[in-house]
Amino acid sequence: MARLTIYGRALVNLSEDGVETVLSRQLAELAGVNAAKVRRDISYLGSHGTRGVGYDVDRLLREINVVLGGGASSPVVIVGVGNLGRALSRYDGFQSGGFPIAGLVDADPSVVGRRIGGVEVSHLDDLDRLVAETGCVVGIVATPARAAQDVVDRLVAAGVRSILNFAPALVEVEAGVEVRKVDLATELQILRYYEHRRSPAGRRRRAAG
Amino acid sequence: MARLTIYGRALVNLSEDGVETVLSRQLAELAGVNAAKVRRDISYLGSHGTRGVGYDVDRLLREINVVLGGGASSPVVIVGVGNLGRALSRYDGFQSGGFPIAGLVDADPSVVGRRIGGVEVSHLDDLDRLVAETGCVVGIVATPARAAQDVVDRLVAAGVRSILNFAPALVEVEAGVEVRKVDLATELQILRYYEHRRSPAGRRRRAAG
DNA sequence: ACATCAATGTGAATTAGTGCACAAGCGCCT
DNA sequence: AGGCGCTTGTGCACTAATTCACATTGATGT
Repeated sequence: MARLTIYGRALVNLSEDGVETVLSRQLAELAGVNAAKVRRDISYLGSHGTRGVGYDVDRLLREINVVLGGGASSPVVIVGVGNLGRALSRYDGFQSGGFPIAGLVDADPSVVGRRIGGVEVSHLDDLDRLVAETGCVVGIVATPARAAQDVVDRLVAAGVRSILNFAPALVEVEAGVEVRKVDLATELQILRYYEHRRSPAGRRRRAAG
Repeated sequence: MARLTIYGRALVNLSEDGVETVLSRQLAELAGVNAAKVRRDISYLGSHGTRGVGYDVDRLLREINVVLGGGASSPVVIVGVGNLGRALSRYDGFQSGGFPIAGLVDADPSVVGRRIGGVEVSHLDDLDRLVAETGCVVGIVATPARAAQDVVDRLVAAGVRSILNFAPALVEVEAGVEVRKVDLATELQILRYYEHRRSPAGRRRRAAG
């Protein structure tokens, strides 16, 4: 569940603030969800709070981290060093989140060899070797839509089983490979949809048509 | 619905390929969903396909664009010119998606005045003026978590009603303001969760514990 | 003109998700 | 020790989402 990561973040903050115990109600407030949902989510962990008292912040955080595969560092390889790829490779949230950028890859020979954010760009054909050498477990696809499926196939062939896809394209993978999609264009369009829905212009157009 | 944007993209591709008619089954395949769902989604548009034939690609595309507020250009302002903000401001997907970057804003005086991707960075205190002058309708929050709520409040005060939040923080807004969250850290952690679930190491640890 | 075919649009069934409400359990106070 | 107050864990009802399955309807060919 995506909500577990939200709880985790809230718990980290609480822990840093020296809070030792948290109620489902408080955690719900922090996560922006219903308290019953928090309790049910946590109950799936097999964890146990203390009735009448709440949850031990550090213990709960530890249990969530175990489920989420917490401590481990998971090196990532970014495929596609175009506009978005470069942007992502300069973003240090990967590093600080425990996802160090182990490699950059592109199909364009003119960018291969260049260094971005301290990492040299390899050629797409060297993906297998790069993944094997660096032990990458996560692939990030930041290519144009038309290249996405090919890149994903190559990543899977190289042994990567977790993929974050920024390309605005649907990709197919064999069972056992997990793909998550981050689609900025879609997010923006949805915002525009609400904008449009609110604006009188939209209604006027309908009335006039 | 987020799916409408997916259909829209698929339809654009079909239209460019010269396809004139599409079946719900084909569109479902392209969008990775169930055919009945496609038909129900489309039926909400009030649109009508032709029984026995399918949907007219261009007509359907036009109807979806109308609902999504298609043609319009929606200038955006990016708040926070740190690592992620710079990354986003260099990404040309905004421009090409009809979301030109009308302004960059930061609270740090040392970056104010600098130009990034051809746009000058303004100070956070000038947000009101900037929004008013450029007619921004979308705000993009790329600040650290702790600053997010304040920035969102300022955006709302300046009249922005659509916000895309990249900060790993939950923000509260009054009714009528739409906030969407893009959370890279969460996406990566979810990938790690599946990774962890697959890996024998996780099971071994549990068995040993 | 009419029968036939094919795919839509949608009622109904199913499934997943959410939230209420309360019994069960734990700590604290007397 | 025993009762009280508070919060968890969860049965149950309710809502939303998905999917099935088929009657409906437009196009097409004879």
